[in-house]
Amino acid sequence: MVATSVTLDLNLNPFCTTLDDHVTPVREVAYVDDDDDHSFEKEVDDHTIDDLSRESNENKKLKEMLIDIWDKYNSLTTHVKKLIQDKEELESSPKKRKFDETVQQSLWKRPKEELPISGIKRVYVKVDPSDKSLVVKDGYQWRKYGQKVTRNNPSPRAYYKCSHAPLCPVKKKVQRSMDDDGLLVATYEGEHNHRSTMQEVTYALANEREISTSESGFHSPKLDEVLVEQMATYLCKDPNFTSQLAAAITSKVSEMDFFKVC
DNA sequence: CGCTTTTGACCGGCGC
DNA sequence: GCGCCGGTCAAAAGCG
Repeated sequence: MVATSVTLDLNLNPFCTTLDDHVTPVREVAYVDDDDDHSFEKEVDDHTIDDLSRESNENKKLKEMLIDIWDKYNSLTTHVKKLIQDKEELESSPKKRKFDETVQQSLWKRPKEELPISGIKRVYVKVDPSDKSLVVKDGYQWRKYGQKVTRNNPSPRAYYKCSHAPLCPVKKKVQRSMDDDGLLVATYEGEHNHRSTMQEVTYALANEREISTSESGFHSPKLDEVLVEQMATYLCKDPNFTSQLAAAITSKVSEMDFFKVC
């Protein structure tokens, strides 16, 4: 049976925008060994070359699969958003539309001219229906300041302020969807005037890495460890990530068992 | 001890 | 003026 190797690139660069960047294998690390200057001149036998080219092919296939999955994910997301939007438009009678406009205008008790509608964003998040917490993970830190049961929805609505308040004016409301228990609706008002927690970590470490690299000519493997630890800590707090990781591992194990049988 | 969450009270807008 | 409703406040409780 052929040993498979999987490269888990966690997208550590928040500024990378293309999928190609996203799935590019982690860059190589150069080590200097003063005691043995000839360590790079070791003979490489044919088996090693075969192994390397096989793994390279597998990596290429995995990369193609990732690109395919990413495309499908994007098109599905767009489709779901469109369906939800269509449904909302259909359901809102003229009376309800008027009510919604009133709510939008009275949001945060500010005059309309100070509250551009474009500053209000609505985000739908799929969660476990049995999970009754009104928490939407978006990379920012929030402080809950209220909870209310509203007239049109038996599920309570939670009110959050950005933990950087009053420096950051962003607020959000989170409420379970009336139609779907497994759907949380988060309404954001305003724009953050600071980075998210995730961006802070990656930006700080990227700076640290840059300084270290420019000083020594090489970057320290220790920095990679720190970075990976930070990322792991962050991602492990995300139940979606952990469940999807578990599913991916299960799938991979089943796949390997299948090859064993073959 | 400091920060966050909970929860009842309070406020202001709106319709009748 | 009154009641309803969404949004906010603030004291108490919880937690690390």
